[in-house]
Amino acid sequence: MMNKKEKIVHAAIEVFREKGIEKTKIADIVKLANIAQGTFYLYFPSKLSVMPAIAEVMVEKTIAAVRNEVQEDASFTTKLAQVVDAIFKITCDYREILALIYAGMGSTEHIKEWETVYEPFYSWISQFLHEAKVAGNIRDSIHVERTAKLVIGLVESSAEQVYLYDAKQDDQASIQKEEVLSFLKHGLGIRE
Amino acid sequence: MMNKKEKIVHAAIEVFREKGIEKTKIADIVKLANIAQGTFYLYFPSKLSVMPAIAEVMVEKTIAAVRNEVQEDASFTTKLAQVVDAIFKITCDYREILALIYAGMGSTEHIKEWETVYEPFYSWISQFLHEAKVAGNIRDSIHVERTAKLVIGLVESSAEQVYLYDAKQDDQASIQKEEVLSFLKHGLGIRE
Amino acid sequence: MMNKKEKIVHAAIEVFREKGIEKTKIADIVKLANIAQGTFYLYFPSKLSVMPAIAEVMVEKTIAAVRNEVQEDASFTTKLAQVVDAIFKITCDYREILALIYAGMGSTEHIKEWETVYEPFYSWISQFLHEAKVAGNIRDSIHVERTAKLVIGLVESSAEQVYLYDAKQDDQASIQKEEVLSFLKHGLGIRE
Amino acid sequence: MMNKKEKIVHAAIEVFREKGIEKTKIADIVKLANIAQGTFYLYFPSKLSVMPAIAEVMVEKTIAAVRNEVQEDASFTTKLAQVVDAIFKITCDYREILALIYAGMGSTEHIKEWETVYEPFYSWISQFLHEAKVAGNIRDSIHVERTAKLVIGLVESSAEQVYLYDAKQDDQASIQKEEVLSFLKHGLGIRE
DNA sequence: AATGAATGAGCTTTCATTCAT
DNA sequence: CATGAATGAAAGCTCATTCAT
Repeated sequence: MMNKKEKIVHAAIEVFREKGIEKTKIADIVKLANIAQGTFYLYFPSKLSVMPAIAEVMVEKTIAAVRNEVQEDASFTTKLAQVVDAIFKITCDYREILALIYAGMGSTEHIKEWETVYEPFYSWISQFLHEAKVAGNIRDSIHVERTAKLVIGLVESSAEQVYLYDAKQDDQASIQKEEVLSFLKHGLGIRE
Repeated sequence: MMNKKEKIVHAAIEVFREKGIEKTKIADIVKLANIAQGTFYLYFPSKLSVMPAIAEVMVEKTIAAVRNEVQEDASFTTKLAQVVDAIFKITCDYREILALIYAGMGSTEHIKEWETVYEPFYSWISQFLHEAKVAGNIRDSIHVERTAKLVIGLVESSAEQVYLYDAKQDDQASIQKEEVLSFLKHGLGIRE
Repeated sequence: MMNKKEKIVHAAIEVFREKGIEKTKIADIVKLANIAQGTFYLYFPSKLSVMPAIAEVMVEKTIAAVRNEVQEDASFTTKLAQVVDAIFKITCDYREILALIYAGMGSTEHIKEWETVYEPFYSWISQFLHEAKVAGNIRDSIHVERTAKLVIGLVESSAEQVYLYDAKQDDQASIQKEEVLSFLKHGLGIRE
Repeated sequence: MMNKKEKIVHAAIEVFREKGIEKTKIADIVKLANIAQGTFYLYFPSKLSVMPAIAEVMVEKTIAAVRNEVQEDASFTTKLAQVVDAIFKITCDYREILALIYAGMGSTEHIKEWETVYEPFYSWISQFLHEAKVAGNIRDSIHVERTAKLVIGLVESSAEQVYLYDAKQDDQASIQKEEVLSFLKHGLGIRE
């Protein structure tokens, strides 16, 4: 059994996905969460204030997806491809919500919070690069923390371009993945 | 003297910057534009439909900035650095509006239009890479159109991270620029 | 034809009388005024902000009632009785609304305004006393302005006691009127 | 240590003074009283039903103030002045609450209760007048019960005008007291 | 083409009241 | 007796949109 706050967050994710943020009413969220209208306001002061909580869940989902996709015993190149796959998959599934989160939220009172929320994902990729660097799989000049952000930015923006803008998604996705992967390999200076 | 349509677009930019998209009312825009409430609807059917016009202005500004920064007779490496500089500069100056444009994308049905609007910038970078490829300055395996989007995505997301999220902007910016430039050079396989 | 603002004020008076302020909804007022809900907010920011406008109307009604009741050529004693009659009558007809106005309004941001609004009635009674003083009908030690307020306070509070609190109104009213009139005569030091 | 009911009444007085009746929520009262939301309903059925209890407290204070001020062995004229002083003092100290009580009357169905609550004060003044009448200090035509109400209404309305409405309170108060006292003496037909 | 007062559907928000603990 | 999280009906208020001028 979920507590009310979790119920609200998960319901909000669902409704935002289906109707978009603009068209989502508080009434839609509470209906799906199966709670009373007033209960929403016990936990959140407004529709948009649910966003940081959603972002937290999304980051958890993303890390879980990456962890789930990456095989521990694979080569770095393969792992890299798996990371890209995972990010593309998450972006495809949750494109609308991610778009909002990446975009920095029109109403930017929460921006500082986002970085905090994102931190675990940055850390994971940093660690991933760090191990590769130690193992000599990528060039020595890499600064792992900064590059982690670059890699995430690169792959996510690429995935967004495919899933948000391009009409002909299906075949485009794999071509785009190849391109970003190739770019990544060169960018990271893979020597395997 | 501006015509009414331009007045609306510029007023919308101002108000969106100050209040965010969600909290901006048509009334705010027309008030700042100094026109009547009804006049708005002679030019735009809705609040969000102003966004493409705003994006157009921003893309023009971006291309102008890049063109202005890049020296025709410089080496490719230098030019690349200049492109990065230009994009960072534009992002710094118009961070809120750019965030708005990205945010506006998520919540509208105008997504298709964005690509059209962005096309000139993609083209410029494509052409820039094409020339470099022909001149043998970057690796042959580069697909210029797709890579153009990757490059823009990479640099823009990097700039956003600095200017939208990071607190300690000033020194961070140049360090981040170095890192992204280095990553770019490797990614593009520069041989100069 | 009334303008919208006047329509609102008169509708508000009616609804307040029938349902009381607490139970009156903006919806009730606009319904009776035959205007749209939103139109209300073009003229007043809240339900209670209509009050000063209502008070103005009430003061006008009161002065009109007094003017209408008092016969120019009557003796001062008779006129005084007519003034008392008029105030009792108005209080009886509009007891609920007057109660609010006299009480000083629970939400006391408007108190200063009330005095301004009441001024014309104070003036009328002052002038009435002034003429009586000049004519030698009342004692010389009377300070007309201050006594005007006393007279109004005395008669109104007396009328309120009858119509707001006492159950057995009908016969009480005339007895109370006699008593207040007698008290007034002595208080003013009538010599006729 | 107060019992819960007393806690509620005193908290209600405080909150009503600060926010006004209209804007006061049960939640505000229970918060200040430091009791649970539900506990309120064990003692009072509604927000306004606390008013009689508040009025009771005020009447007690008023009678106490009058008793404390009036010297048993003074002349009637002096005593009358002392009564006026006491009422002015109480009105000055508790002007908001008194305003609230009067305002609360208009908007409730508790009006009947008010009279009951006020009864002790009316009685005290009646008795005061009765003794004066027997002693031959005031005119014989006085009906003590009815006149008691007139006197209270006159003095209270006069005090309210000074303390609720008039800006320049300090000096006004004593002038107004003189005027009301003079009016009272004549009205009561003092012969001393 | 331009206006801006008027509209009213529909949203957000409140808050008195309940009831399982 | 006491609690306070949960309720949901009901009200407030907004604001995109219209249309007579």
